[in-house]
Amino acid sequence: MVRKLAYWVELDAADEEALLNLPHRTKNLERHGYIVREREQTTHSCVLLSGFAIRHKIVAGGARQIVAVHMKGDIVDLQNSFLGVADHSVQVLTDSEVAFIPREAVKTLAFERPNVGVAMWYDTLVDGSVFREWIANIGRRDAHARIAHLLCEFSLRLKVAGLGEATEYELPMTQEQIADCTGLTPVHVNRTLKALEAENLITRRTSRSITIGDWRKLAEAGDFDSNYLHLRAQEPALG
Amino acid sequence: MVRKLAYWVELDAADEEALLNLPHRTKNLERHGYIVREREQTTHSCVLLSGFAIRHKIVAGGARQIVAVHMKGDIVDLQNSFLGVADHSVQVLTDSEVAFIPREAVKTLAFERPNVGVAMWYDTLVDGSVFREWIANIGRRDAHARIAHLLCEFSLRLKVAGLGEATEYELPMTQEQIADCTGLTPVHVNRTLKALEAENLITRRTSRSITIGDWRKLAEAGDFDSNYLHLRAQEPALG
DNA sequence: CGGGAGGTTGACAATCGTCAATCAGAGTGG
DNA sequence: CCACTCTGATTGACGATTGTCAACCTCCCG
Repeated sequence: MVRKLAYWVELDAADEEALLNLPHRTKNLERHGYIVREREQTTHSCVLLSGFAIRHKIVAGGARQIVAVHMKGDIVDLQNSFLGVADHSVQVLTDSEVAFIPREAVKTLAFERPNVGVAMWYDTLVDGSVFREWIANIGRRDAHARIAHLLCEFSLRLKVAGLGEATEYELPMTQEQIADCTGLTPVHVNRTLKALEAENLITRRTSRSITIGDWRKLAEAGDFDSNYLHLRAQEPALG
Repeated sequence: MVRKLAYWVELDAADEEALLNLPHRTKNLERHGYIVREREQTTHSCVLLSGFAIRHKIVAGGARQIVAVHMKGDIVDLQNSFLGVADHSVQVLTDSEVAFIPREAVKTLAFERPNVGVAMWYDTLVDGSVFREWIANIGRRDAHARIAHLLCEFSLRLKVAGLGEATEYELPMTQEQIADCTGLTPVHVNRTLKALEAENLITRRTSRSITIGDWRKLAEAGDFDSNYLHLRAQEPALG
């Protein structure tokens, strides 16, 4: 669980032990439950043990923009917690299990065990890299490429999290949520998904299960290059 | 210079001393010079001593998306350098002075002096917060609000950097660059700036000097709330 | 004075949004 | 087992924000 950090940096047994011994409180949240709301004071970081979560902001007029999607093992709230006041909300998409860890304990551990500290820092930087790619995705790609890109990202991340295959997975979101990720409207997302299907880039058995027919073609359609995810393994060169 | 970090966290004399003693090499870059190019290996972090810089990504088709703008005192390349391979390019907008610091030296210092480490971490998180706001800005606001928002952000950040007043400053960018920040086209940026001027929200003596007539109204038009910048001082409640 | 970068403007096109209706599937209670 | 309901998916007609193309203008600088 907390060991996703080990993905980034070599951790020794003592490091892992220390991570597992962090004081924490586990909580089960129901679908649509909030982990933090924008403008709240924050005192805890948290780790998603199961389920999915999103970070979002509400703009004038009530529109919502999702700025990140998180899955099992992700450290969800380093961001907000160290800054004191949340600049965005975090909400779970599905019933989820979340571990809350006091901010001070995280900070102490980070500096007592440089390996852990580096891993957390690294994790934060990768988060930042994903944010940047999203800015580019939303700012400079059309709907077709935006959604193809998002589907590619999920494909790889779900696989790394052990939640699916690169070419087939359960999409954790509704079309409205995809719209909020991509800066589009649900209606347009629907049409675009249909278009991707018509081009045989993807297939949907149910509305949520995505099968990628030709990974490379979808990546090309989405101008997707996995570099920004800073994964150790390369993107699947498979058809 | 490097002391901008002191903005975030109390640093004692020894901390400051250590920062100033970091091994570094100063370099003068000409307008449009690159600090790093996407996909390059990175080994140094750097601090902008003077001038302006942007981070950007190029998407298929050659369009550019600017993901961040940096000014005097900003730590520009923690992001890329720790991840090994740059996921975006960094380019200076104007003739600039840049200090390069070996990545290892930064890492060592961060863990030897927790105050410094926390300050750097904090700085990284604030960067992330700005990224998130940009995602929301580009994804869910129309051109009018997007540009108003950007102008408000510059207003506060330039002021904090000691480069202008909240209500009057020199815009460091061309309209094309503003377009690349906001996911718009230069033509549309031009029209939108004219519109903002027509509403008396801003005045432009020259094409680059922005004067904000009524800060509050511009902030309202841009749905701007300075919370995401995590500044210690509040936004100017001035007219 | 010539060249170039950047700013301005107009006419037109297109991607994407809005509104609104309908449909499909899952869970619930009778 | 069958309404009933609710959420989410789908579709069509229409409108509008934003993009494209292209021309022209205005500085600034050597």
